[in-house]
Amino acid sequence: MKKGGTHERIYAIVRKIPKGRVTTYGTVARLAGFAGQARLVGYALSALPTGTAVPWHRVINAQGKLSLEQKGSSSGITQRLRLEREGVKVDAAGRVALATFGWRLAIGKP
DNA sequence: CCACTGACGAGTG
DNA sequence: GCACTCGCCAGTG
Repeated sequence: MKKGGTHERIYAIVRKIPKGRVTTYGTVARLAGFAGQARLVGYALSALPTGTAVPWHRVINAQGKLSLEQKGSSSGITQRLRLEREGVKVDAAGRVALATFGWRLAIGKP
């Protein structure tokens, strides 16, 4: 046990995100011990290989939008699909209501 | 070693 | 709401 994998630390937090909920890069960074380094989370997820057991699709930006979709990445479609499949409603502009689905930010109120 | 790029966030105008 | 700037870390050539 050693290995101070910056990325591994982030993956550990992302894996804790419950299904049907989303969180922001900044929150993940904070919980991982990298407060203020939201970018690291993005970089770590970008290095994530395909077929990983990490629910990266549950991580969005502080604006409540899907960064991938905003960028126009083809992977953005996958993220949106997976979220909606878990019960997360995604706006036409690729925006999610953090007030409802935000993990650790607000208790979902159906 | 230097320069550039990249899944962000907060502040400013 | 949008455009621009700065800070921070990792990978590549």
